[in-house]
Amino acid sequence: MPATDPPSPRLDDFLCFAVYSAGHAFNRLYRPLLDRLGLTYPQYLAMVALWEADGVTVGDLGRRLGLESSTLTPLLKRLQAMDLVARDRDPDDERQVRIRLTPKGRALEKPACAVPAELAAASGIGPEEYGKIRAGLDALRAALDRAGSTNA
Amino acid sequence: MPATDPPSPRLDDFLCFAVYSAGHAFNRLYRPLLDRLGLTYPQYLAMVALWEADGVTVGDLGRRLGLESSTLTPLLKRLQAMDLVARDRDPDDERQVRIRLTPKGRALEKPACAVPAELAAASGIGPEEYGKIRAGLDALRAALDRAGSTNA
DNA sequence: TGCGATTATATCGTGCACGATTGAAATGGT
DNA sequence: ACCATTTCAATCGTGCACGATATAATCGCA
Repeated sequence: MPATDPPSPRLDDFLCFAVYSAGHAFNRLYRPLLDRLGLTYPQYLAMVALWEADGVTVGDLGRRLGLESSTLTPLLKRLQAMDLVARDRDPDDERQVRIRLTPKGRALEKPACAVPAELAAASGIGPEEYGKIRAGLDALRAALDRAGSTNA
Repeated sequence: MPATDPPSPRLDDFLCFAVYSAGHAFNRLYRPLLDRLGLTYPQYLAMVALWEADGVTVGDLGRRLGLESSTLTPLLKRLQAMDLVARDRDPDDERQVRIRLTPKGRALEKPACAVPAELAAASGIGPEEYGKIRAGLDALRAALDRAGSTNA
């Protein structure tokens, strides 16, 4: 094989495939735990972000979660339909929609708190290993985002 | 706050959120590179799996990629419509459908080979760091899968 | 040989995820 | 004061991703 031809990539060598698979595994594991709260996985992540910072705009929440408004708006409408959040135009700038937790949405925080610990216990990953993987992924994600904006 | 109440989880502490975000970042970065091949990201991963092992069954490919047949069948039909694969029932066991690469599908491997290296170069992640993150994710995914089958 | 159990794939319905596009609001320059 | 540009969220169309279910094929036992 000519030296200029790279060897065919193996799926197992792909960092992106490892991320892809781990993402699906998390989803599958979270699902039954979140079913009890009546939330899907992306809805749960959105709620966690809102428990941290109530009253943010759709744009702020999008940046926080790394999601486009085309994904967020339908998701937030479903949360609104479940009476977990309220969506209102900001009177100061009507282009912006602010997302506020309802009493029901706030009340969900307490039972939701147990979910990550429950999952961590089930997975058997120690906190040290957990922190190392997360730090590596955060660095990876930052590098990928930089690469994306350089090429843009 | 009572000692029995865990503190509210912060999104940044979530390993699952780091995986979720990194997955989206990979998708965004791959997309323009894969557009040139006419493939989506999941289609690309399926093709990589098939370049490694042609003629596998849908079930084998599903296990390989960690995907259900409800996801794979429509994806493979799209690849078939693009004349990249052929789908045929196995004559020895007609429950099984075998996926074979077409000449056009095989020919796509060479230009596709450059994609991961191109992306690695753009991301600035070194091979040592890359390998460490991937090994950690593989261990994580295995742990999550074990947790899933224990609870099932 | 027949039938119940199991296996493999496919379909259906629903929830994301994003690029392209649209509509409305705000901003800044002339 | 007006208008072009920019900003923000929403809509549209398409491609996944999965649980539930259906259909067809195979297997093993009586």
